[in-house]
Amino acid sequence: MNTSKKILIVEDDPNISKLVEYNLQKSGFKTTSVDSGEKAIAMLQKDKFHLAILDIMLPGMDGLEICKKIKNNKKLSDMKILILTAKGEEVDKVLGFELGVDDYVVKPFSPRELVLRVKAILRRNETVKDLILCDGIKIDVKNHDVFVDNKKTELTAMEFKLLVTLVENKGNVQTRDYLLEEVWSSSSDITTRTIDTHIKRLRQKIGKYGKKIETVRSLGYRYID
Amino acid sequence: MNTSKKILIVEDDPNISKLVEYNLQKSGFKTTSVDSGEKAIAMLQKDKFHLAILDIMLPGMDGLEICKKIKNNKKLSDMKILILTAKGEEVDKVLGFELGVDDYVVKPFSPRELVLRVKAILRRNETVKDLILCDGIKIDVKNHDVFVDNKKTELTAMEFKLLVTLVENKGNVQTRDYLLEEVWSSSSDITTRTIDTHIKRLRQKIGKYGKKIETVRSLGYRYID
DNA sequence: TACAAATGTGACAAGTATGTGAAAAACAAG
DNA sequence: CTTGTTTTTCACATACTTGTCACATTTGTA
Repeated sequence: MNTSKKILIVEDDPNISKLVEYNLQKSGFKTTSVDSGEKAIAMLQKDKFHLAILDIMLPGMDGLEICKKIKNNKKLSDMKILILTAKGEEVDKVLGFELGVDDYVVKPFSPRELVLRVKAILRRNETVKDLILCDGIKIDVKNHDVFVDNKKTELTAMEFKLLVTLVENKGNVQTRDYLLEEVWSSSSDITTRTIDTHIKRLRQKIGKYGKKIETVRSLGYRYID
Repeated sequence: MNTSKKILIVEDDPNISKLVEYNLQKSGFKTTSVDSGEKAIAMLQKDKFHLAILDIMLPGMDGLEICKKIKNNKKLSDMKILILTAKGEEVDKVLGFELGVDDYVVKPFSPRELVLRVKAILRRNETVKDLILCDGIKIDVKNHDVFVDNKKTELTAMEFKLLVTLVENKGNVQTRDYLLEEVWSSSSDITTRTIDTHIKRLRQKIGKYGKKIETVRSLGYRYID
């Protein structure tokens, strides 16, 4: 169907990981599986994956810890995460979602369901470019680098996502609601004023191009085409 | 903020349907709810909805059957569908996805998540720019941009709504009462003279086309065809 | 023509959205 | 725990919108 995506499975029960691998491969995904958090981190540094399927219950570093590490790592934070959780671990679920997890599946699960969820997650943003050029701004999406008039500019994670969202939709107004969902994880509840603050700082940091981020009163913001 | 979308809720548990209705209405959606598939079908023939939220487990015609009927009906097939499903009904989920369902939410769900998913679904289709062209006036509805003879003209939120309403009904008189409902949310108690003030400001801003907004004495206003 | 009702218009006050700096909170690293 | 960074919140400033009013002008009618 499409360029096959790479999926990392972190699961200590070999029966489950084999089942999952088999079904994902049947659907055309490339899979790798490891049985501990430590190995997962090591693997993630070696190779790039589009999605990680994390078991919550793991010996040593558990799924949530891995998740945190991933989300806090600039180079990994755009990787998708699907959590596997045993019935009754609802607290974990909640925690998981707040960490920016994309979906979760409760064990025991049907392989078909898992595959569908994986497809759904990966479909969400398929058109991710690696390099975005816009006016004098160059964005290296993969490496989270931003250059303004060829001068490297340090942006924080939020500022980066915000800029990418604005620039990718150049010319179109992004409503606050949309930005909240796209830039901040949908499950967080944030004062919409937070957006304004970030816009302000982003404008500052991109210098003269700050003027190209336009306020559309009562609607949202847009990067002028 | 936006033209409010209509949502049909098909759910036999009144607790859930009330919860859902309450939260969606709070977010500005218009909701109708019915407790059976038969009533849903009847309702869909009477009125147009943008999204249907279907419970899978229903007495009589179940959610999937409704879904099938909708997707097979040309007039309805572009309506979006969100499925509500209880845990463990995985087969249903799968079937649902193959039927062209846009998203599903597993019970028990958080109202907030549901609302966010609904917003996300309804936003997907809005990527198509809808432009209104009328004389030398070009209106980019999505971006709230107005060009008069290709020159960008800044309109406030109210002026924008007013212009769109007038131009969309070009040739037909819009009574003050109608404008109050359409442009101002009907509930507000506003002097009708407020309309006149806004008409005046709008006329000024659209320059020579201001003359095309005609006063129909003792009735209302119209944009001349 | 005179009159009353409806509408046009400019000014203003109240309301609302956004900009901005700084403090507080959350977070990561040491 | 402490430190430094990022993120969020808050409070205040500012700029823009909106509704209302008073008065001017127009319109229809007698």
